[in-house]
Amino acid sequence: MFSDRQQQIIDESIKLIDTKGIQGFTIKNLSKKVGISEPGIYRHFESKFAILSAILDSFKRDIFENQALSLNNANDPLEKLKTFANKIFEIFVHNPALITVIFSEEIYMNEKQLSYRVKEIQTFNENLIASFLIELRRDKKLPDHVNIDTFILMFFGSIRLLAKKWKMSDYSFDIKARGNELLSSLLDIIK
Amino acid sequence: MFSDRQQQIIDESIKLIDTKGIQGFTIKNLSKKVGISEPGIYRHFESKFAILSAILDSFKRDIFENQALSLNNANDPLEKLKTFANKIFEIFVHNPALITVIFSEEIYMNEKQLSYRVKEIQTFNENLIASFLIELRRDKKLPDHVNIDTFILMFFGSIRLLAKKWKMSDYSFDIKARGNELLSSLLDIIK
Amino acid sequence: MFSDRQQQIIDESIKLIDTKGIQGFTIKNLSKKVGISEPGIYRHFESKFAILSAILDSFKRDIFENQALSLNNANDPLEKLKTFANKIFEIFVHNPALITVIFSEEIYMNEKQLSYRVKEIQTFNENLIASFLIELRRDKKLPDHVNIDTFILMFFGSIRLLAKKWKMSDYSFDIKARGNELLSSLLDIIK
Amino acid sequence: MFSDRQQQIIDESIKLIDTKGIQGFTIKNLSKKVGISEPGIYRHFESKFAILSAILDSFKRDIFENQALSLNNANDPLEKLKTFANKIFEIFVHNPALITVIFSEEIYMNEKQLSYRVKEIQTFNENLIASFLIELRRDKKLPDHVNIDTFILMFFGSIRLLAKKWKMSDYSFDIKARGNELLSSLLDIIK
DNA sequence: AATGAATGAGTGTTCATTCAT
DNA sequence: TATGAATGAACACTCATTCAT
Repeated sequence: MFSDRQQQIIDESIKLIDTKGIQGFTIKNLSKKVGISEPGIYRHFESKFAILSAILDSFKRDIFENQALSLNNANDPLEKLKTFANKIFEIFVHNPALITVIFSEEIYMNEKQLSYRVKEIQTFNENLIASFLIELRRDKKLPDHVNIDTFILMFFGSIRLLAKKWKMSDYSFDIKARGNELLSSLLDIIK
Repeated sequence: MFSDRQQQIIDESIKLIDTKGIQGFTIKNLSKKVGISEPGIYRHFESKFAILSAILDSFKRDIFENQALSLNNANDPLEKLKTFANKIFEIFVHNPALITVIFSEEIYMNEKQLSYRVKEIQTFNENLIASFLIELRRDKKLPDHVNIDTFILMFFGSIRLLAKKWKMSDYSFDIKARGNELLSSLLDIIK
Repeated sequence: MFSDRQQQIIDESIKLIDTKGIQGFTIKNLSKKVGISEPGIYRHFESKFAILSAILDSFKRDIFENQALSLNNANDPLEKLKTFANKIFEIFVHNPALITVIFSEEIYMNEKQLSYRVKEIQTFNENLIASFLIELRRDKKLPDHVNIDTFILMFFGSIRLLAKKWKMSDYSFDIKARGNELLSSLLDIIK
Repeated sequence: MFSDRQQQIIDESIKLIDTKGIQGFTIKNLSKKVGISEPGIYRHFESKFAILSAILDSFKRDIFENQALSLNNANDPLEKLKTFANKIFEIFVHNPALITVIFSEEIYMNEKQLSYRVKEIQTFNENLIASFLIELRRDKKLPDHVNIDTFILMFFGSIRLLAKKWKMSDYSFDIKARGNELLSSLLDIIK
């Protein structure tokens, strides 16, 4: 899919955005990190936009592949929910820089095509969680007072905030452990 | 505190950041909105940094003043929690552009002094909510299984996400109504 | 119409195009000639395109003003023809660099708006000459075998070529004298 | 003389200059048209300059060969003049892109060696026409009032302008027919 | 004969900021 | 209080060309 150099550019771009923000994501900075000249970048991506685009594509692919797996291997909706959250925490542990890049909608705000794609990924994830809850409701296992949309808000909202706090604390706590505490509190709500 | 011109500059800056992102927050754009020349801006603020700084100060003052009020007028911790959340929704309805500016930590990421201040505001708010919950626990009104930190994560996480979704939907729903639904679900957790 | 600086930029641009061609007409070269920094140019023109545009406007105005005069002061069409040609030679003597800029349609070929304007000026001039000849024909003073369009081709074609040769010879001959010889040969055709 | 690839590169270069101007004549654009990579171009020409040079050589050869023919097959100078003009119109019909490339002295202006060659071709052609007229004069067949240099100016000037107009009109008229009208008007002058 | 990868120099343009008025 | 003019540094990107394969 991507050549080694392209993957390197993607990786360095993510790190750059993570540490210096979009404003620090310049071709000059990027080329320095990659270790080639500025025009050299353009051999591998035709524009800055294309790099941003590739970052999203690559994240999207990760998410989709992951979910395909988790859906196959579990039957209990609650189990699937857990797997989903854990996968996300794992992605973050593995590539913490992604947190900034994925949760900062505003990075992409100047490019409609990109912000549309971010929204698409979000919607996909939300629909996935919704499908688990709908399954539960159908099986009469979801308390009546739980509103699905509200739960989704709490689910993704708290995961996002946890991830941001983890990053802002310089990764000073174990996000998987804290994530599991959070997850069990979230599950309490729907049990 | 701020002259009329200064307040105008702050307001237009917030709107600019909201609509065009940090990348669109340039002195040229700002001066166009304010209706004065570029050097004119520098009569009122000594740098772009100072404007960002003033935005945070002004928000901080709002928050502090608001909370001082809400703390005085209610005794029941749950009541205080509700008042707090409602105040926030009201601020957003009144000045939606603030959502971007306050929740996008990365706007300030390049300036340690500023990102420190954002953190300060967040910590203040979190401590406030924590104090309500501690009060409840002291009075044996908080279920044992509720972890205060986790609740705070869910509280602020879901409020943030709700606000972002409101903005991304072009303010197409009634955030106060949706906010109250969310609030009652949150209160369910601690009752 | 144009500030002193703007006029200076226009003049230096014409000279630059004349001596180095479009490829040498860069903001860097221009700023060097004008004696300010590159961004300084942009205080006075919002883009390179705008400079090219101003050159054409300024030439167009010259032409139109000139013709207004010549039309008023002469009655005989042949006289008007002479006046027209002489005005053109005078413009060239006064600002030889204009020759390249006006006769090199290809300078503007990348910008439809500009090439349209060049065409407009050409058509205006051709129509003017045509009107003189039509007047002659109406008065039965134009030989039957003279085709107006063909004459216009010979008129402007030879003037253009004379101007180019003058420039290519480094202005080594008296263009007004050679121009008058040419003019009388051209007049022979229609007498 | 030129390999197939070289001729292909020359042809595509001419087309490129014709449609996009010198500014569009880049190795990247050229390699795209030719269908090989950018470094591939350098297998066949050692530089961009060499390509421009080859274009002129190739045109020069055409002209010289053509004239050798026309000189041999006719004896009457007027006939030779007609043949010459017709050959030119034929070349244009056959390869209209040449018009831009041959008549835009400024393409070569940055390279003395090239602009010298353009001048050489022009001088050759002018001398040829001059020789026809001198022959006529010798035979007392040229009216006294006709100045040879002036006629040459009108001859090449109007042909050039006709060709440019043809191109600018998107080849919307029959240049051979219009050319013959022009030619007969030109011949009228010297008869 | 061809190319993928690379680059130094340069392109037009924007940035936050300064200075003289 | 305001601005027109200016700039050094940076921006994304393109240029003709080279080199290893």
